[in-house]
Amino acid sequence: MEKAAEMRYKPNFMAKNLTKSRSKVIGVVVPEFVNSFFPRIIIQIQNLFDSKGYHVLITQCDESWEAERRNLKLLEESMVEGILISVAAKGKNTDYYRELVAKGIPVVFFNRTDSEVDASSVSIDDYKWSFFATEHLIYTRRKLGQASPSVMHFMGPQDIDLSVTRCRGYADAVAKHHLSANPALTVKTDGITKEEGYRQMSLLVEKGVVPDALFCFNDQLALGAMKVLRERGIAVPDRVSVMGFSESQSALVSVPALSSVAQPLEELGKTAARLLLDKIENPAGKPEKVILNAVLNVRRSSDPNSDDAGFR
Amino acid sequence: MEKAAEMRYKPNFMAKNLTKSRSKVIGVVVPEFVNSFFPRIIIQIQNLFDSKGYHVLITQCDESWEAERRNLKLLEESMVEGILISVAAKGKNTDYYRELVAKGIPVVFFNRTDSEVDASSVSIDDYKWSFFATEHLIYTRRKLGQASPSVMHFMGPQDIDLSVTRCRGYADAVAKHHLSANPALTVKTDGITKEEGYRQMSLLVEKGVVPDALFCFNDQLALGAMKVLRERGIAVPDRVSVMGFSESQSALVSVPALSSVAQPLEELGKTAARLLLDKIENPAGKPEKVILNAVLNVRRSSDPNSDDAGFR
DNA sequence: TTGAAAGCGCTAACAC
DNA sequence: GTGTTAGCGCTTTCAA
Repeated sequence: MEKAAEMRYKPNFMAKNLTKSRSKVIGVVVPEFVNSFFPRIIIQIQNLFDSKGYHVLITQCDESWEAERRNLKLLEESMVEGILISVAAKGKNTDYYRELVAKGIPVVFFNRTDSEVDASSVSIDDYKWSFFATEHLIYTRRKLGQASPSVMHFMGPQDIDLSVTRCRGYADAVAKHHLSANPALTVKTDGITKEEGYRQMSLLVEKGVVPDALFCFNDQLALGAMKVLRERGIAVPDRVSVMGFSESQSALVSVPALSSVAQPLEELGKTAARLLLDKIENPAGKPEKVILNAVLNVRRSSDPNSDDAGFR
Repeated sequence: MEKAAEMRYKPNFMAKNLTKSRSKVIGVVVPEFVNSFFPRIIIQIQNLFDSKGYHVLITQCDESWEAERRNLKLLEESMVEGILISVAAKGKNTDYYRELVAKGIPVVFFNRTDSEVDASSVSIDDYKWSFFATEHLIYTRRKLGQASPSVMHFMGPQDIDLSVTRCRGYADAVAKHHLSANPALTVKTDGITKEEGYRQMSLLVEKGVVPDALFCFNDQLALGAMKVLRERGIAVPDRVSVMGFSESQSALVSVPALSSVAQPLEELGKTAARLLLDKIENPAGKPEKVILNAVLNVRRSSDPNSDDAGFR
């Protein structure tokens, strides 16, 4: 032992892994990591796995399902012991996920899940929170004296599962309150960036269509829309209430501060990591579907009576 | 070969790596990845290394040099073939970087470099751009009729090398224009978040100190400061010109849009990756220090005559 | 061209 | 407890 220390002996991970036929690596697949959303989750994942002696390989696919497939293949060939995935486009890789599960590779979905695959998952109830968010907009406009406010929705790309789910929440809330369910009130965006939000809202304003309230698939779309409104002198929230989703850093910086649904990112990450570890340690265990709580943060963009705190 | 395909033969990476004593993994060490800055660089790094059959292991240390050291150790023990690093705190791990270099592990610094280590690096000329940014503030205030504007600086934590460099750029620009070099004009912040910017500016306002211009180590500090000014009814840019650094997403969303120095993130990532690959393929090669160009994006936060485009 | 054997550095199983 | 040995799945070398 002394001699070993003296000679600066260091164990060889590859040899170690070879004999045990374990890689001690897990893979994470996310659709993007330019917004802070996924990084914040990933940090939690890393914390847990680092402490258990695992490495975390992170891949991102820029919302492309082909790139996602390549990433999965890469991870599989690297013999990761488990995969955490937030899917890029609904259904496109369902066959592959199933194949991985069938091969016995532990797979856990987080945030953007694929319900057609028999694997553990963790997310919030996007339907419910979209419903609540939409209702909040309706209540607010009514409090401002509008009995039948027009509420529009910027839906994300249709091949993102969540877009459809959140859109349902929106549509059902509108229906519940007997408001116009005109399909033209739902705008199917071509991306979920602030630039796309800007583009879509510009088109609307040019057509002379300005709703009383706008619920967006995410904050970026909402911020883009708000920019157009500001430039055109259309007051937010007095004339239009705006609401985002997945509270971003920018939501707190924008003026007015943007109302949004905040996911419990830390818990999301920790839970995802725990579920995967469970599956790795007990491959025969039943899949577990965890639904976490979220918070509807009302700020000035949706409600004139709300204070504009943002952050402190 | 037919039989192999038939039996779905897949090579075993660990065995392969064992014999060749190569891991085909490179490691990236960044101080944080919640802001989009590092993720955008990392995407480029991954693009190159993926195409060369390497995996990229990403670690972040939340600005802690102890955590950074742990990450480096982890990577070393994982036998990565090279390390790309943006350092957390000046000097704290210089000994370790040197040790790695001495051991023959290819190391390349990007963005936050350590000049005391004999390794390749890529960054912008932070001194120069801080100087330019400060001069821009001075020119702008003079155009507004102030012959001797007071220009403050929110410096980042002193143990971040860049803080010192950018502060020098600021100080020298102030000196060049014969303005007050009162040390009280430089505020040493305790972090680089918008919350810290908010805190520091609040303290100043409460002391009755409001400069004519403010140059911040990064956008987050600037955005925090701007929030205080807005809340206190102090007009930006009419009363105070504000300038950030490392153009963030929020810079484009804020009102007024925030002036900032934008680094060429894509080129930064590509160059860092290339330098590391060079070193891996040719370990005897001389270290190369690359300085890339940046852009000073003037927006309304600093200049009332600038349009408030932000993004489109 | 094809085949056999050694060895990468470790772990686990079996002896002593 | 301490020591020896086989073997993880591959690459490389040397022989046939």
